[in-house]
Amino acid sequence: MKVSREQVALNRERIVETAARLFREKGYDGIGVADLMKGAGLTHGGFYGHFESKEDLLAEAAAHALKKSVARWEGYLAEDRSSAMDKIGDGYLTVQHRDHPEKGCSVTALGADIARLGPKARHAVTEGASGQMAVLQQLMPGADDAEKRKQALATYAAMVGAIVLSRAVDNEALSLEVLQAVRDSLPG
Amino acid sequence: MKVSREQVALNRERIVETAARLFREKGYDGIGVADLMKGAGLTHGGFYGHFESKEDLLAEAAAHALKKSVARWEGYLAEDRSSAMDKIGDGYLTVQHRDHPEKGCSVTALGADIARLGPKARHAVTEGASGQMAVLQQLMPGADDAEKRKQALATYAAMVGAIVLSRAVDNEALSLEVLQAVRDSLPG
DNA sequence: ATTATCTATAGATCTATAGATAATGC
DNA sequence: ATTATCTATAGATCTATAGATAATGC
Repeated sequence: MKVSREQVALNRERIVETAARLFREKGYDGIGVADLMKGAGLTHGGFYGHFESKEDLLAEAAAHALKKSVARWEGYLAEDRSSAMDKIGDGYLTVQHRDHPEKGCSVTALGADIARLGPKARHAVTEGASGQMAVLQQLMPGADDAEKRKQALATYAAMVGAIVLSRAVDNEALSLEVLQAVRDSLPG
Repeated sequence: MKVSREQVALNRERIVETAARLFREKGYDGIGVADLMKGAGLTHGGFYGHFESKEDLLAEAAAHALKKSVARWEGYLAEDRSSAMDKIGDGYLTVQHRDHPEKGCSVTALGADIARLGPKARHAVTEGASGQMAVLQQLMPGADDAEKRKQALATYAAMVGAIVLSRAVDNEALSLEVLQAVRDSLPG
């Protein structure tokens, strides 16, 4: 049942992508290694050939998902600076993002879990958040770089908090109001 | 081994308070019923005489913790309006809060878990967040109530996001910077 | 007699490992 | 011959329940 070197790499990639989806959907403790492997079309015994541990996989999955997200924001910025902030808001502060954590920001879906895990997972978040904030910084109205950076950090925190809150409350009107309030507080 | 009616009520309260602490520290799936009961000085078989399920206890624990927090903020407001915003910032946007989730805001520690749970737990968050935001609203500089409310929601989101982010990142300087940026963005 | 808590356990998970299998790649 | 994946399982959890125990409160 051995597969080619190339297929091994594809399998690994599929495990990481499946994990990125399922961890965000169900939380770190909400999905087991066996089900992650089943989701990738493999049996769970094979897992430990690819990764040292479940936590190791979370770190890779979070890094993978955050890199994609940072690249998307950087694309908006490179493409058209004047509309980038709007596009970021369209992608982040919406019902679509709120209702699909499995495709959304890893900080909002896994932040509290990652805060309890080891350095590898926390480093992935640090890199991802830094990347997002670096893009935001270039879109802030502040007079100098220090001011822009401060605005970018506060803005990113508000965006993260808005999604966490909008998902946790049991009141659709309040949930939408939170998303809209932060949306309207963005510069531009 | 039966205990008095009064002792039963005390035991129940101790279970709720222990749960509020341990759930915030370890996450909903990070602590089991047996250890929660052990933390309260009881055996785990007795749990189901007090609560329908583990999820039921989380809902009570979150409601309990959030009510205490709302009451504290309301106390600041009643005591001295002009210093209330500072006191809220001192209690929320600090290293002390970041490093002690077990005593901190339930939205930041359990928001993502609660988003996946039933209506009872989510209702507790809705009540708690609404209470916090009602206090904030009275401290916002907006011209009218609608504007103040919008500012209060955006401010609360930023505070929640700042704590989630500051806990998840693996970089002390960045973590402090996030807390400070949101702190400095508060009105007053 | 009632009932809060206890011990014990059912049944279903969980992570991780050991050893078998079978296809790749020298 | 090497090695990626497989089956099978160890050992430790988990939530929830059943029935025993013993103190309260009629």
